[in-house]
Amino acid sequence: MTKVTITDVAKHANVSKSTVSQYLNKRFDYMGQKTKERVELAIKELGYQPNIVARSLKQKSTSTIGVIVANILHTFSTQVIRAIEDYCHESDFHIIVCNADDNPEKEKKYIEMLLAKQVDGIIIFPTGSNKDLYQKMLDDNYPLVFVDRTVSDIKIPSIMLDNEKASDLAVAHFVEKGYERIGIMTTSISRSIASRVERINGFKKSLAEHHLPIVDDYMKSIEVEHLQQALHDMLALKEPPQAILAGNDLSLMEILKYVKANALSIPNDLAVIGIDEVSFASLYNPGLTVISQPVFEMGKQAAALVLQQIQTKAKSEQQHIYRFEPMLVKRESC
Amino acid sequence: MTKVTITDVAKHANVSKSTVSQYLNKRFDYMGQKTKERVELAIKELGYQPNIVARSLKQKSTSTIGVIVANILHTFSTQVIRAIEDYCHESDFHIIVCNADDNPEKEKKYIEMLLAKQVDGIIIFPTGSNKDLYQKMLDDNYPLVFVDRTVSDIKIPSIMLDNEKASDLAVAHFVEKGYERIGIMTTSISRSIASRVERINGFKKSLAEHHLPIVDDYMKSIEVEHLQQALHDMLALKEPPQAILAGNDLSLMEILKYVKANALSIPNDLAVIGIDEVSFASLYNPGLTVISQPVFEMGKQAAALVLQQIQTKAKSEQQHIYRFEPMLVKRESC
DNA sequence: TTGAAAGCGCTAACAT
DNA sequence: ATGTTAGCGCTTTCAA
Repeated sequence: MTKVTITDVAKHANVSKSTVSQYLNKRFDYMGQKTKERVELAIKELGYQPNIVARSLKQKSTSTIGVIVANILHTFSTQVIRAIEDYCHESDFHIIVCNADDNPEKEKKYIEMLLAKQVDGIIIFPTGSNKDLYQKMLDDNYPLVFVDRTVSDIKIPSIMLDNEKASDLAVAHFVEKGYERIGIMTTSISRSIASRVERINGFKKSLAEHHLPIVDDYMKSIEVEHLQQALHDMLALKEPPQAILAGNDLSLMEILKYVKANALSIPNDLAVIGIDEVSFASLYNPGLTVISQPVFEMGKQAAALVLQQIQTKAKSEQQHIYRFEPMLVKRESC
Repeated sequence: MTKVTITDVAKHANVSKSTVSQYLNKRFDYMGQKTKERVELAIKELGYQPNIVARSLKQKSTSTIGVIVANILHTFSTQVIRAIEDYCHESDFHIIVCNADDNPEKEKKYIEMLLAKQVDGIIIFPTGSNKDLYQKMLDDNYPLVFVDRTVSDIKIPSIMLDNEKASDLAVAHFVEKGYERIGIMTTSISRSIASRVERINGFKKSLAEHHLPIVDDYMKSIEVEHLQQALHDMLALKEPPQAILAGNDLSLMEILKYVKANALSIPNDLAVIGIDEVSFASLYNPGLTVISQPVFEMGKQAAALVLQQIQTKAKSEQQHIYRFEPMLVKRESC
């Protein structure tokens, strides 16, 4: 790859570097028609491609933003990434994707790497454990947006689902269908920090509003590996729950696994609602009732917020949590 | 964000820029203990972070590779990306992910953008329609690897599934289970170019080897939108197929959709095998027999190949297609 | 053992 | 309308 530089083009076209630079940046105001053509030709002939790294160094901006997700394997993450990508693409921004694996160390390392790479802004699904760093970036007025989770005491714009509403939609639907003993099951690690708490709180609140008792034995937040056992215990109670809300896609899948292994029938033996739309929800037998998130909207909004911060160099101080409406998608599982 | 530069550190520590640079690059061979400590302290005190853009410009390498996928929403893509990420992370490489949407124009634009950004190498799920560009990069000895597809006449290392074998595994299993009228259904656009052809060829070959007739009416390669209709037509034949191989995850889902809408029973009314492991294969009722790809291995190998090219500046001229073994995962759908 | 100076490829005053 | 020049932040000879 013989790199041809702006100097080569300048020589070839018999003009100065600055003229070529003007051309590249479309500042044609004072450029002679002939010069313009000569430069154009030279670029063609030499197959010249500007070196963005050099430009970035000079301009102190890379037209790149970093995205640190909890885990790219989650459908939610990939859909958000896709939305961010699409939005950025329109403004000729690129994204660098990083997996923090819900690991604060990794998250820290990635943030530092991205800053060193001079990305113009960052979107994070935060672990919540690097408050100092978050705060420092905020103080530095660095373009930053959180997704899916928010971090208490840190006024960084956050894209969130209205998690309480999500739980409420589910509970209300269970109640409408006549269920009274309702449980909730969620994974402790997977994307949740604030979300998980909100979902559980919303769950309790909604139960209370429907004059239903809050039974601790019906509420489990536990690592995926122990979910089968927990489920077993729950359903072995004297008065087992008749319906379960799966706090995220992972728990939903674990529940389905259990149901299958024990040849239970949905919704007769157990009614189920999941939070997060999953690819197979409508294909499954029975169809899975689900609370879906407007993922693309959320990703788009996140991207819009960073780009806006980048372009205006101004934080939106007032509203710092953007809530999105969950939606109940009714199918046969409840 | 008050950027502190190497010059600031140098001043603060009362040494020259070069000394600081030495420190940063861990060339301690000739550095006095005291100097070292002074520099270390200055870096701490100022919270200095090296500017990688400047370093890249000087060193002509960005420690970044570009990944252009057909569509990040496909599970296959995300898993491969994840594997690439993991592998690169170990060598402190970053990845820039781009969606070509199977669109040659977009692919071209992205390749050029990535080159302009001076990424050290590129991994592509190629559309196959930018042969000139591919060839140019190859001629330039630019580190490049293809995944999932290969492009005829272009000797670029390609990571591929042994697609013929995949079809053969499926057919053999159908036969073993006593099915004789076997069909195949695949989407025309989605990630396929060579793969799809290979899968269909393998299908035919395997049929022949099992002394089964090759019935054109049992083989459809069609856009997703028309898949329902095609399936309807196929099953309305006088002698409809008893078993169908889904050429990829999308077609599998379409088949399941059809099955559900028409209240068919798997495998009694129709036996099914899918290519590509899907998240719900084991949860589904009945469990879905599937031919899985070693996705993580494939992603890892892709990453290893580019990094190797980057590090050695040498193409591996001999073998340019790396075949990976598909695996039959037996469940109840066949 | 450390420093001075040149230069990576580009942009942007400022001259002309 | 176009060229000269300085400099972005870093690395790297080469000198001291």
